[in-house]
Amino acid sequence: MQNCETCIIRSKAVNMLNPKELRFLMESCAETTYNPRESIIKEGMLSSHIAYLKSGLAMVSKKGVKGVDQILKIVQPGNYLGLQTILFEKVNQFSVTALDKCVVCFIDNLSFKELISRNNQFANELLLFLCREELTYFERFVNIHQKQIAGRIADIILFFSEKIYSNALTFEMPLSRGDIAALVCTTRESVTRAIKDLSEIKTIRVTGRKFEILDLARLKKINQSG
Amino acid sequence: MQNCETCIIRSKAVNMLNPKELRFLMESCAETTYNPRESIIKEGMLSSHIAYLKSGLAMVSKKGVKGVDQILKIVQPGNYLGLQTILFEKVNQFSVTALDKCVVCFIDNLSFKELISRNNQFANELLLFLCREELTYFERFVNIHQKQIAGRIADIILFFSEKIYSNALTFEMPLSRGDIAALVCTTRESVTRAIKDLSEIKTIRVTGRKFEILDLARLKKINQSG
DNA sequence: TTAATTATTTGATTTATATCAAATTTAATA
DNA sequence: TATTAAATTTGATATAAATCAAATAATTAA
Repeated sequence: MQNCETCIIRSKAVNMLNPKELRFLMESCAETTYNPRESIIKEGMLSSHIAYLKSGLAMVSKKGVKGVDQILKIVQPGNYLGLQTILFEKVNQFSVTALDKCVVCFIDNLSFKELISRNNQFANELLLFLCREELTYFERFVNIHQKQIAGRIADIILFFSEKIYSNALTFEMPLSRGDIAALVCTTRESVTRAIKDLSEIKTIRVTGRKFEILDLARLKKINQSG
Repeated sequence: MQNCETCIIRSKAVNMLNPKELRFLMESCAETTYNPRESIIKEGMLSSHIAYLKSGLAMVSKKGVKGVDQILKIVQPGNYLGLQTILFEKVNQFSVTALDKCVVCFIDNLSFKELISRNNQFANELLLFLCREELTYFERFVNIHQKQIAGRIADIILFFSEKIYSNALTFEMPLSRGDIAALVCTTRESVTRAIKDLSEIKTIRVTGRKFEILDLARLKKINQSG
């Protein structure tokens, strides 16, 4: 059983619960810790719980027709990992893997649905969450095809710098080259080459997984122009 | 004012409303008819209404970095066209265009939100709707990159045959070649060539916008294998 | 520390698809 | 119906990126 009352990274939705509902949530909530690269949710497996990322970084991926995994998104603390389990489908439609040490809360499906029908502010926040996610997918879908690889790599470097590491110009990339490829829909080799190209024009400096942005303006321009 | 009480294509969500709430919906609901190719929602414009497709076929599109429009999805009657307006963002993040003669119901944002907070069955159905949509995007995102153009064209031919025209093997394609290209992320010319290739191996027969599936099994195989 | 995996880089080559340009067909309009 | 415009097809060419293969580099295990 988890102490949701004192949880500092509660979702906006959970913040809408009254003390009684919060206690109900606590009783149906279990916390698990994962090591980097550990599987949190496995595509194809049966599932009956909603997962919520309390700390750490995780990635959501899915197998395509070729059998190759594509990364759909990087998830930060304070977000649900596959709210879709509230649908009746019992089989996970995607995988979630820890990138960091992750702490994940699992709430069983039925209790979660109970909360949705009890508290409409809760439901409303979930709705907003899903709508925002949908817009993000739109954005991503539209741009990934209109940019070539350098632009897409610039995009994810900026994403990690801005969104994940709060505007840090130097950071440790939690993804392997292969992961980056799976995220921007290309191959490992092309990722290497794109990073090399960006390095040669002194826009970034990369040593292994240490990324450094040297020319932010130019990187942004490359991201925009593709 | 619209008569939602007798509407035969009510959403699952609206079916959850009680008579009083339904009357409330009716009072805040307006119906508009659109001709083929008319714009229903225009990206970048201010909006304050939720749109619901009562009849006809529509497409949701969005501009990417290159300024080119990409089609995100084809919407059938009985679905919302951009529920995302319930978010505070007032500017439309995408466009919706009629493909057929379309009848669209507009419900103002505030009234819609009022219903969400009044009736949690209503909210719950919307949640399910959004979750299902998200899974569809996952599917689409993952596959569009792992298939080459013939496979993607096979995919949309099957989509129209199965989903839009209830398994008809002959149908009138509502999209131009350019639209198809925008839907499967390629160019008009490549669409032409892929259609030609599929025709040459006698999998389909195409005359203008009239599509005919000659070898369903093979078309499915091409869709699967990419 | 050394050996053995595993991940990454680099180079050469191929290929699917984009791009460009022109021809043809179809639809719209006077 | 003739004229104009728009959409589609076709062919030639260019190119970004995939693929293949081998060489390094970085981890992990012995």
